[in-house]
Amino acid sequence: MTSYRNAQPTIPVVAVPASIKAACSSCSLQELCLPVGLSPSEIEKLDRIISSRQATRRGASLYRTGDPFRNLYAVRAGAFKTVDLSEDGSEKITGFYLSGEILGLDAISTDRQNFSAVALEDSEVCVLPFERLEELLREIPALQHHFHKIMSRDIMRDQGLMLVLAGMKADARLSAFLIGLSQRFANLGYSAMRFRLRMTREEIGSYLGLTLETVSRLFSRFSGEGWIRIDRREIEILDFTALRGIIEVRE
Amino acid sequence: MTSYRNAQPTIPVVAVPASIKAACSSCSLQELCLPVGLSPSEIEKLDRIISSRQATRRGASLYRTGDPFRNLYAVRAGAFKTVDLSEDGSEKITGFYLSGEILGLDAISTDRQNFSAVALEDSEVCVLPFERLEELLREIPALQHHFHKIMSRDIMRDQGLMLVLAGMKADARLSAFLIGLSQRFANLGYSAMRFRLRMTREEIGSYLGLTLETVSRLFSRFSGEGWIRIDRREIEILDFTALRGIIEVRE
DNA sequence: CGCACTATTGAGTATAGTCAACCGGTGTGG
DNA sequence: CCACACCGGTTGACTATACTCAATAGTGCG
Repeated sequence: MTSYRNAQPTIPVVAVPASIKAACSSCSLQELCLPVGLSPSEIEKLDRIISSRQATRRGASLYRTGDPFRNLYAVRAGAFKTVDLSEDGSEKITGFYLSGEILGLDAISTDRQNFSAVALEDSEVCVLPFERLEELLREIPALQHHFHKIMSRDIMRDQGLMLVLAGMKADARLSAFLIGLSQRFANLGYSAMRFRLRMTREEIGSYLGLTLETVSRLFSRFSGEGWIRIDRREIEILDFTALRGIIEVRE
Repeated sequence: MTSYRNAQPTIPVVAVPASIKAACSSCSLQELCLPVGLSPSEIEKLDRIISSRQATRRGASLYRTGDPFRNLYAVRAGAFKTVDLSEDGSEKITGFYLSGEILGLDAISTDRQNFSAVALEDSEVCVLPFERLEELLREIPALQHHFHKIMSRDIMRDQGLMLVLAGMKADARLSAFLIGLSQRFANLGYSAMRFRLRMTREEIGSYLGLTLETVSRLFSRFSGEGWIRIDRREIEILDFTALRGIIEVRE
């Protein structure tokens, strides 16, 4: 029986038996995740520091605001949202994370988790003990540089969202969101034109600074224009160019 | 005569003579910048890789969108804005940078500058060749960890702004902006209650997703409520608690 | 089967944007 | 040295966009 890392009574986190150890060398996300550009022997070293995999059920927290920071998490399967919970109970979503993306980078600066990570569906992550990762970065320049690129990409992405939030109207925000998701799914090898939203209208609204009603109305409008087809969370993009079009007219 | 690093005909960048080489060991920002927590001999090593200092006049660009990425820049004196210029000429501001803060972190991921950095006043930066910095990070664990903290802090800060932009009304946005600036000036050893805005109303508006008129009206309102006193760009915070108060009521 | 959750749609409203006039300071050229 | 233009800022009137409140319906789970 494996130990339940970080498990707290209220968090139904399911540990994966140690025998099914994480292994970058046999992972299909190799080319999207940390190991990008490493030699087999280097990937071997990376494998050795990844302590375990960890499953998180839909709706459960991988970590919570205030938890001490020790690990980064690479999403292996599923999807997460990170949420900022204020005292009064209202929650704001700061990000969505899909396979191959790294969770917890913001916590390095504070030594504690600043947000809570909640699984949007049954998910699994690889646990990366950060201290040991830093050691490895010192040994493997290619890994070091790639890690810096990953952090940098996070900064870029956040600044991109800032531009969207600060400069675009509701329809352009939603359009940018759909295009971004589409690209990320395409990167993962899924269809860019047809995918399943992992989140509710309310969660999209929270992320984009809109109300759920506005998101719903916009989906209806996009649908009416013939730009998308949408049925609950299944979405098909019919006119990519039109979607691109509305984000161009930023003022 | 020193060479003009990165200088392009249209960019009036002024190089500082090599004799006045950058030196962390004698810099007053030591405790805020890269050298935090390093031993004298380690700071010595850092000094050696900093190729030069570089002055940038008010309104001039330190770098521009599309420039190849080679260096990070630590602001030594003055202030910068980073701007995203769209084809039609409109510009959106993605960040403000004060002394001790690092410019260019977003470019690591793309190998090119994603934004342009423009000096808000006559300014000076230390030039940090990134390749050599990465080498040094491999040698000095304390520097490595601190660098990761700096990148992480950038991510945190961006996500904080996302929360502001996505979740707050105009008055709360401006209040959060003032409080943030106040803290940053306090960190630098300046007064937290009284400082000079380095940017125009339009630039603040661009950053916060508001129009310059709204920013102006809000300054007038805050002033009328007795929360601040403001004269052109000189601002004095009279009631910090009241300012904090309006950002609490986030829905 | 019923309840809770998610989503859609409508009606009225508030917040911030747009357009415009005006003011004061600064710098430039006749 | 003064006139003028320009820039940054303030304020007003009107308007549009997205929010709030509310009613209704479809889905899925216990």
